[in-house]
Amino acid sequence: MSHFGRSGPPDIRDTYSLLVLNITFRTSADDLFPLFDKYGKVVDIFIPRDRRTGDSRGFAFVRYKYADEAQKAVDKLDGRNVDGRDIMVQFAKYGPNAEKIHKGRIIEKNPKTRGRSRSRSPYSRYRDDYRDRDYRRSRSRSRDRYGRGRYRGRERDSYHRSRSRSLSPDYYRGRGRSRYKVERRRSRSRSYDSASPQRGPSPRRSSSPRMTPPSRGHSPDRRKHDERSPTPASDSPRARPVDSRSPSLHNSDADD
DNA sequence: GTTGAGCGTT
Repeated sequence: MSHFGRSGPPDIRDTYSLLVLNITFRTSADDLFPLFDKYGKVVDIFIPRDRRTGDSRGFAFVRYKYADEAQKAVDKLDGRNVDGRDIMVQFAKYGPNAEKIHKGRIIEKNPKTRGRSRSRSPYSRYRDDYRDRDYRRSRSRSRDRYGRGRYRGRERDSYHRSRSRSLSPDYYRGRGRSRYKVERRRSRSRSYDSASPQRGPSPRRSSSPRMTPPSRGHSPDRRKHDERSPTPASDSPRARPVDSRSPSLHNSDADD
């Protein structure tokens, strides 16, 4: 009971991993467990989610203890309607470390870090994965939603959006962890409410959303006068900005 | 509140 979504994989010595695709973004491991456990001994279920938003990516990894059971689950649960959508169950092709996997079972060591995994620390690996995996794909969200024809020009408008990426206020929408343990099954029903959606991070001082004001008529060297600094924050010590909110970063579901 | 190709966890 030391690692439940906090440490790496428990044990994948002789376990077979199944990849479940096409699942809904609201489907959790708890919903897939009774489905996969009926066809075999499910060791563990893992659903990768985004680091920034925390939402499920739409696929899960079901780890079986035997291959015959996994194969049966693939044949039975493959195409099954879950949560209103048909899922696709298939054997995992790559392992957590990008190892070669055959029928969900690891048959080869790390092909990529073959001979160099000794110099690299286990922690450095995650750092590379983040910008090589998460930041690479644009999350199918803002793809067709916003007309892309607007950017048909050049990267000219690309550097304009150097603005700080808006971080979603709701990091974790109160959704349970994507990790499910058979032994850890609790009778308590998952409560989606009581998440205190304290949304409203809009500060009082609304800075100009437009970084390129049409003040083109003004010359940049005109500020030679006693013009006030563009940074009123440090201008008047009296008007102190009250942006130092309580940095309460308590994780409610950390010890749960 | 939205989305939908794919391969994973401190």
